[in-house]
Amino acid sequence: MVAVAGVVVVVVGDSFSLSPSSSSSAWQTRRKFLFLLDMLLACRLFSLWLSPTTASSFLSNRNRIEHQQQSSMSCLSPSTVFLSPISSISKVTIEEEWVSTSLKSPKTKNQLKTLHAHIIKTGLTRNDLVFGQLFLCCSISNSMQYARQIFDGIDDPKLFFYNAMIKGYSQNGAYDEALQLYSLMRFRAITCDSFTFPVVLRSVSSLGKVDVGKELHGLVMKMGCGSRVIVQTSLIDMYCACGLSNYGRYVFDAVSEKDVICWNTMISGYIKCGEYSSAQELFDRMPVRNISSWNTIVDMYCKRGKLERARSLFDEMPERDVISWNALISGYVKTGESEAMRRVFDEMPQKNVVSWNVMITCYVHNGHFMEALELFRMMLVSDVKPNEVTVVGVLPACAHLGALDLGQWVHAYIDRNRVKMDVYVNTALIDMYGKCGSVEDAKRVFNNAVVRDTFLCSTMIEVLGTHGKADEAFLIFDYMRREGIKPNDVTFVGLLKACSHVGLVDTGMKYFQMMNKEFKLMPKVEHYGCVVDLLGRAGHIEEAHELIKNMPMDPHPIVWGTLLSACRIHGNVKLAEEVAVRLIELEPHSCGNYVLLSNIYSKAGRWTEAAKLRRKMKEKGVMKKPGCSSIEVNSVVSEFFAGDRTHPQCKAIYETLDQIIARLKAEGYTPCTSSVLHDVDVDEKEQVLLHHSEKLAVAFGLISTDHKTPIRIVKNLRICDDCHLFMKMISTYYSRQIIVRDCSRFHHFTDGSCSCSDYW
DNA sequence: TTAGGGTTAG
Repeated sequence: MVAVAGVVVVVVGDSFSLSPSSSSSAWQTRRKFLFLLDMLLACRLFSLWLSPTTASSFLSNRNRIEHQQQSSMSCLSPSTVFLSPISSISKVTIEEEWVSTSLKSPKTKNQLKTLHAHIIKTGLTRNDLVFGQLFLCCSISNSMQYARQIFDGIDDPKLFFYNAMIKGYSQNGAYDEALQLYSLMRFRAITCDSFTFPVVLRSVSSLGKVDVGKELHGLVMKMGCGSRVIVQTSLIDMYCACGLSNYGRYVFDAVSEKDVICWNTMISGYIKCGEYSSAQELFDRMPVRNISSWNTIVDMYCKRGKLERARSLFDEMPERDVISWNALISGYVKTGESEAMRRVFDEMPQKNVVSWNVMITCYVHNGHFMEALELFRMMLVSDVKPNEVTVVGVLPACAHLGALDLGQWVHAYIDRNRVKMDVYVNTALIDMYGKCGSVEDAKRVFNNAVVRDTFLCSTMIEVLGTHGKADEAFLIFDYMRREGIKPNDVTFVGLLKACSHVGLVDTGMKYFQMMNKEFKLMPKVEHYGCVVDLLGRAGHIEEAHELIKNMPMDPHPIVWGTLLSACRIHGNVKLAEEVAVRLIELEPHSCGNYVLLSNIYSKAGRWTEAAKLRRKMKEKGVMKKPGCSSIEVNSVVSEFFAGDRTHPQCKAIYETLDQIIARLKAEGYTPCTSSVLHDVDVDEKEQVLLHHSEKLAVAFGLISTDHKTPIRIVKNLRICDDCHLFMKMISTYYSRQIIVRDCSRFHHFTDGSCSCSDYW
């Protein structure tokens, strides 16, 4: 209690006054009081949070400084040292140095509290610089809420604090908050200075609020800051970011002493506005260029896919840094020259986190997921630490491969290494968990996310819809409306898919109409595709057909394919033939259409037509896309094709599969050979069917995992009728949960039934 | 003043 009371004295003596004379409202007082209690607790805990390394470096630093001071004052006795006024100044200097050093690196919320408490305890609150550093430390720690709490506790904050807070908001991408605080500052009649304008203008640029920018321009002139090059440069940037390069140029031409940053900003501004020749012209006229000028212009050509020009400028550069190299790699990404890209990556003298990120993201975007993961593994053993952009690159690779173990490992890595959990990371995590079949984990990430935007919510809706949890998807949509999170076209694709998977025709139609009526979103071909699916699956095939005929845009082959699929489900051979003919005309080399029609013929027992179609496929050289199933066991992803015998445990897999088949046949399983396309006899058809890739994967899953672990399989095509039945039976007779992700949706098999209720 | 990131129809 004594220690606590001691702190109260310090605190009351500073700006956190609780005196009755304070003008704060009762609510504010209570809030400050609670805040103080928090602080007091943190003061008491001060000695507890230091990690052994931090503590020892603090102590050695302090000992070193104290030793130096004591040496310089060696003529004095120890007691004189601690009693003399000089010594008290020196003590503050020691604290100041230590606090300043500590505030330079990111901190957790508790560490921030403790540091803040220490600042209060040692009287450093009187030092504006330290307070400014504390705000900026909150900023780099992504804790602007905490900074605001401190800021709101200060009576009559000085301009310096406003500037630091606005800068912090801007650095954290909280541009709205930055502008709101700026408005509050103006409302309180605080006069701006030349430090205020650049940070406020940056927020204006990011939000594209040109009207606010123009007002600020007026104020700049009124305040007499209009001739300061930093402010003028910020104005140029603001105008160009808002698409007004001519205004930017007007300001630029009026700058009497242009520095290289001012030139670079105008060049970047032209590039932002798509005025590439003006950018090149200005670059040619530059009196002095720095490395950024070169990088900007090289990057411009890379982004436009003009690699030859970019490469010649790159070769011409007087010096290069890692940014120059990264720009070149990105250029090769853009043109799709992956070998050249890899060559540049391998030969660059020094790689940083961006170099790795560009490479990983490029592999993922081009569908080379295994290569992306391999590169990530290489990065982990290199001297470059992955960051939030890296994980956003890697997680989709895990998602596509259905590699849950690996995805979970990445999630744990994020937690362990305090990788910034921003809205991009959370979206990628939700998507990964969803695509890997772990909808509960996806929901957990959603619930814990601090920021929820349109992308994050749309991803959650998509995940729930794909897993057949339409009701929960609708709840997320309701949440978006309540919170004012604007849905976009992708949100509605997710909602329509959710309806389609469970056959909620009326609800789906309601969302389809709501798009335009309530949210002014014009339905795209994707939405029409979803509605065709919604109607077609539910058996309203004619309505679906009518919708295609009356669509305001040309129907994409996918839309016809959707109708064909509906014809297969409902055995509508007549319409299927008509649709397939049209489709085969549109996409003569796409195997899926032939396969679907052939399956429809086979199911209807029209073997002659099926054989004729197969001949046509042969003549046209159309190859059936091989079915491929992947399964992850102990973080290793194994891929299987039908009849595949390349797996190291091939013998055991086939033996297990034979045993499963025998057991299931004894329980009444009869292979459904009508879904086999090949022109072979029934026995052979059965052989083909029984060695489908997902059956091999499930056999491998059964022998490699314990009985409590769900077996997760990812299939590149739609699961066939026979495999669907097979999985249901395994889930009963082997008491195993099986989760299959096919190219359209998830199937959770438990106790003999599937989450799709055979509606797929 | 210069480089890298998330959701989508069969």
